[in-house]
Amino acid sequence: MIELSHLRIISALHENGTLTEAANALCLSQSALSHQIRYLEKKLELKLWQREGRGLRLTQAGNLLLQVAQQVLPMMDHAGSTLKAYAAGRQGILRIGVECYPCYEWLTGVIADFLLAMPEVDIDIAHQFQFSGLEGLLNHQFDVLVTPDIISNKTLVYAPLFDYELVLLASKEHLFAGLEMITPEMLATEVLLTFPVPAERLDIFTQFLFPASIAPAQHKQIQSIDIMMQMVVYNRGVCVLPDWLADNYCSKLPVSKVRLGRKGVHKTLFAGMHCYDAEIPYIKRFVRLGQGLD
Amino acid sequence: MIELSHLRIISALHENGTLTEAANALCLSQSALSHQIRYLEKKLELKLWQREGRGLRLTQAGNLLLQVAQQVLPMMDHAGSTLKAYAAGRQGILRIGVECYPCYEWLTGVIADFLLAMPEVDIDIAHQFQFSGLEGLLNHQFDVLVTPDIISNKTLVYAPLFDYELVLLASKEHLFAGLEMITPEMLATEVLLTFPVPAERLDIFTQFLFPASIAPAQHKQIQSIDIMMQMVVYNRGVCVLPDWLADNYCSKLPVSKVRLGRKGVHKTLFAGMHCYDAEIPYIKRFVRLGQGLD
DNA sequence: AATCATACATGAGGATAATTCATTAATTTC
DNA sequence: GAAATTAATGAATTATCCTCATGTATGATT
Repeated sequence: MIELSHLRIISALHENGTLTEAANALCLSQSALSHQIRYLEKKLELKLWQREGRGLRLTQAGNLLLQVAQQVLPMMDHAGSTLKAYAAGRQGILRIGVECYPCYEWLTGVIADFLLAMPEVDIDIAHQFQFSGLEGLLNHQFDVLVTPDIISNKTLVYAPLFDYELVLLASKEHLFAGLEMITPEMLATEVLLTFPVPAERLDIFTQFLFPASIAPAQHKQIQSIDIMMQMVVYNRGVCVLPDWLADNYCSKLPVSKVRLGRKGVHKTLFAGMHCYDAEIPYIKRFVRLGQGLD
Repeated sequence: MIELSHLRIISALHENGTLTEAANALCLSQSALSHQIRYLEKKLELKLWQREGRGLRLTQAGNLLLQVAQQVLPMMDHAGSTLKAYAAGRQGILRIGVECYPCYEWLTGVIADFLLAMPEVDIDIAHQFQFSGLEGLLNHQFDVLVTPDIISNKTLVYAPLFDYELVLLASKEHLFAGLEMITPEMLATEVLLTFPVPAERLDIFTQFLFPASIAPAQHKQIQSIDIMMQMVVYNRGVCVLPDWLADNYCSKLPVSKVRLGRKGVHKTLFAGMHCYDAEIPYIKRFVRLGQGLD
């Protein structure tokens, strides 16, 4: 019944004083406005304006409509410009899910770059999921899943972010310290510290120990990486971390890193996303930043 | 750009789940909605929703628009129903201007009836004007002017409300008490109490004393009618009031009323209004109530 | 797998509504 | 009283929206 065009006319008429000027402001003919207000008054069975000499004056009802116009039109304008910003990919919320500690640790570095590069896009990180990270992605709990595991799905695409190597960290006191590499067998007598995640989701098991059918002497699950590192320092066990994270600790604490097997265990971190999201500017940008480009 | 129809579609889609049902709810074909959406997405260069199997899911941008819809649509609905009430003459504000004390006193009685008769119309009374009451009416500071003076103007109409007689009030001790009438000459030795208004606007002068070229011995202006009455009671002067108001005091205080001249001074109270307002239901009703009808 | 049902997308054509143009009417200004 | 300004009106045009018929994709059923 009442349309935005009517509100625009009322508002323009109020600001410009005369129908003719209001018509100019709206890039329409005076006739068009005259027809429109006539139509509206007829529909509402209500005088909105009173002819006053050769001008128009709002009635009570017209004033009420003017007030509505002054509330609604700015809201619509604001929405319009916000959506324009969306279209340009400048504004939005990039919701990222991370599944593993290394992913999270790595993310914190990339996010800073991203926030700098895209000042109008906010970031939200989810690291605890109702179900799995994959399901979170499929349910649109977040837009991008950072994960080392590709589970193929025709609606999803994965972009490789970067490669890293998993290495063992042991105390400098430990007899592993200084070795070129260790074999799975050498872990059979060790205490292995990991995050509290099932062994099937830990690469040290799936990529290294399980293939050799070997289990560590003991498997202790630790929540915090800092406590885990303290335990490594005091020789209460060994742990496995991405090389770049291990390097970080090696320079600060008396711990050494050792390659897992002759060739080492190599991983790749991927950004998983819905295929229709892959072309959204800020998501593309995030992936490129994650790949070390830009 | 973004029209109410788009907001209605987004809102209906959110409430009904599928395009087809939303189309039913809006009494449109599914095709119409599909076209509208397509048009909007093309204009905004932005996906508002994503096909998900055989359903639709709102994107971030779509969600933003949904929020706007949920704010704006209720406002429009409310405005629409308020205007409908206006059209039925049920709702509004009747702004009344009064120029003289008797008018104001009389109004208070009528207003109670009006508020009872028209529960959805509010009343606002203005009794102090920037300029004259007439100008206030012409400037639309109020809708109806209650006045005893008709000043003709082609844009205004006047409806007679009721007739009254101006009478003199004097203390029961006063020698006027009990007289049939007084002549202008008899006031030449009296103290006349009036409201603080120029003599030209007081009927006792214009209708009674000026024609006889007589002035009272003294003219004292008093703000409050209660104090004025006290002064009359203690014989410090006489005053002139409408008969119905005088009767009111005669029954409570030791004062008497006396006719002014042989035939008395008769007045009529009028409701002045813009001619195009005269047909507004609640204004008509006010006039009829003022005339003692209904 | 093949079939059926459901839901959205699309193109063409027709109905509807909005806009303009040309003109008239009313009012103010000089 | 003439000129200028402003709104109203009617007819013709234009743009827009809607429906119908049909196509395409997906999911359920057998």
